[in-house]
Amino acid sequence: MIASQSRQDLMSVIEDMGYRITQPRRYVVKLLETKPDGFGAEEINAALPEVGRATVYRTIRLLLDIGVICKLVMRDGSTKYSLARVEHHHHLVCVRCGTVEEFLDSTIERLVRAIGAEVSGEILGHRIEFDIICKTCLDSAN
Amino acid sequence: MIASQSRQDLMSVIEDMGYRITQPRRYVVKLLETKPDGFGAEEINAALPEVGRATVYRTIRLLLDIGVICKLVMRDGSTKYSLARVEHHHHLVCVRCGTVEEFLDSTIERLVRAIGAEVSGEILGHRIEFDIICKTCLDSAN
DNA sequence: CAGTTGTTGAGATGAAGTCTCACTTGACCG
DNA sequence: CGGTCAAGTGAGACTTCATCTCAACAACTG
Repeated sequence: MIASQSRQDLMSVIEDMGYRITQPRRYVVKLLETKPDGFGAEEINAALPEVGRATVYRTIRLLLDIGVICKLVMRDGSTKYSLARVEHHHHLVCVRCGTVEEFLDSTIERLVRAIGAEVSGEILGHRIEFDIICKTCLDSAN
Repeated sequence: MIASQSRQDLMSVIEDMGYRITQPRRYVVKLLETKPDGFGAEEINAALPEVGRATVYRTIRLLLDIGVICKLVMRDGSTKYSLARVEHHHHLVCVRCGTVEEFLDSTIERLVRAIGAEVSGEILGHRIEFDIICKTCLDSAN
């Protein structure tokens, strides 16, 4: 259940997948589109008192299933989501401000594939995350 | 707060770091030493009714601080810990049986360092995890 | 052996997320 | 259009995992 594209209006992706266009979904999606740096579920919740908690979580799961956002479990166990621009990618997580950037490197991917040989067992997937201090935080620290 | 070595009796590491040797800590550590493939906090809890929940979590945090175990947040957000044999390493997580293996690859490390140049911002650390089906599970599937 | 202080356990509390179920609403149909 | 009905929603109970509180306890020190 993966939508082919992402940089299209999210609501129409939902529609195209055969789901209903509802008011709560509109609210959630509209808010998410203003969050290029990732967002947490409770944050969305708090910002949208007119939408029920369950619905926020359901909508997030829907978008996950469709593949237009991706789930990110932080080092501390908390969960964030971010709009998925690129299908397969990794993340740069700023430990100071929490911003999440996507990151793509073909060298890594090639290497990761090569490692399959070293590993006993079958590789299904991989996750790579970098903990960084982003440029903005570095600059503002001075 | 990182202990220099790990393949030494865990209790003595605790002692060396200046913490008290208590009965509950002994129980927890003794059990952990029988779990080379990772363990969850609640699992330890359930196995040790004679030790309070808070103490189990505290002891785990203590061992984390000391650096003799490492914390692993799974893709689904659940948390596991595993005895740290090697200081810096990554993980092979079997999606079927949950076993966690350590994994070390100098090529990755070199590459990861090289990537620092591509990234705007300061890299503090990285995590790499492979989701696999381990050999045991593969074999037993037939 | 007694004092000090680090540790502990029971249980309350908190954070994040899921579930239930009666009610509402969007989409399609005639 | 307005009716129908499955998809979707919301309030709030519930679960899970983890931390906090605080009085009681026990490990090391002198």
